[in-house]
Amino acid sequence: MRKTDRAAAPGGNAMLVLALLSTGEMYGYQIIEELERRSERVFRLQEGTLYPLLHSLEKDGLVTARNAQAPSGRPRRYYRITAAGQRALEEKEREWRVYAGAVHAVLAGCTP
Amino acid sequence: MRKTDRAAAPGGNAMLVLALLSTGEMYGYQIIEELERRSERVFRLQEGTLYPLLHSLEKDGLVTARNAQAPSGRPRRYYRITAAGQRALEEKEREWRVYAGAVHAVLAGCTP
DNA sequence: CTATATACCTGGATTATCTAGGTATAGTAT
DNA sequence: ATACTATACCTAGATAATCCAGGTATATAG
Repeated sequence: MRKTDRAAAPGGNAMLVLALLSTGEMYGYQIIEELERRSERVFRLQEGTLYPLLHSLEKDGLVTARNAQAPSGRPRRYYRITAAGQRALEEKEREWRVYAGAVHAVLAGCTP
Repeated sequence: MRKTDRAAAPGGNAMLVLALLSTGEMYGYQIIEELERRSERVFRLQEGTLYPLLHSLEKDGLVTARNAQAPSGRPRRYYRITAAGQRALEEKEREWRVYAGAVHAVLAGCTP
C-alpha cells in the first residue's frame, strides 16, 4: 500500500483482498488493479505486499488457488475465496466498522 | 492497541494521541484512560505502545513535555501539542478520511 | 529487436505494535 | 505494620505487516 503514505490498516489489506475475491475469482495482478480502480486510486498494493499476503491467505485456508493460462497464453494463478474466507471477511468487516466508528468518535469528540 | 485484536492503523495511534492532546495538556496514563473512555472501550493503548510513541512525537517536535507533581505528590509527565503537531494532526485526519472512505467504497462495491 | 505491459515471485530492511518485564509512590485493606 | 491495588513512568526484545528493490518470463507494440 502506498499513495496516501501510511494511513493504512494492518490486516486491512487481507480484508480488502477477501472482499474483492468475494465478487469472484481473480488473479494477483488483477487484484492490484481492481483495488486501485474501486478505491479511486487511493490504494495501490505493492506486489511485494500482495503476493506474500495471498500465500498466507492460502496457507490459512481462506482462499484456494489454481494455475491457468490467460487467453494470451501467459500463465496466471487464480484465487477463489473459501467458506472460511467468507466468514473471516465478515468478521474483519465487523472489526473494521467497530474500529472506524471508534476513531470517528474520538476525532469528533476532540475536534468538533 | 488491543481489544478488537488488530483492526488498527499504524500511525493511527499517533493521530488519536494528537487529537486528544489538541483538547489540552495530558499525561501518559491519562491519555490511555481518556482514549478508552472516548472510544467506549474499543481502544486500550498498551503502555509499551504509548510511551515510546510519546517519545517519538516529542523527538519530532509534535509535542512538548514537562514534569510536574500530581496533587497526590506522584511525579507526572505532561504533554502538550505544538503548532507543528496541530498541522500534523490535520494532515493525518485528512489521510484517515481518504483511507476510510476508500475502504468503504471497496467494501460497499463488493458486498452490497 | 527493443521497450513496455503483464504476471509472478523473494530476500532483507523498516516500522508499529506487542509482550513482558522493571521501578516507584499513594491509598486501601488486613 | 504489611500487603495489595491502582497509579505512573519506562525499556528491551520479539513479532508481524509492509516496503523496497530486486529477479524471472511472456506477449505485444513500436
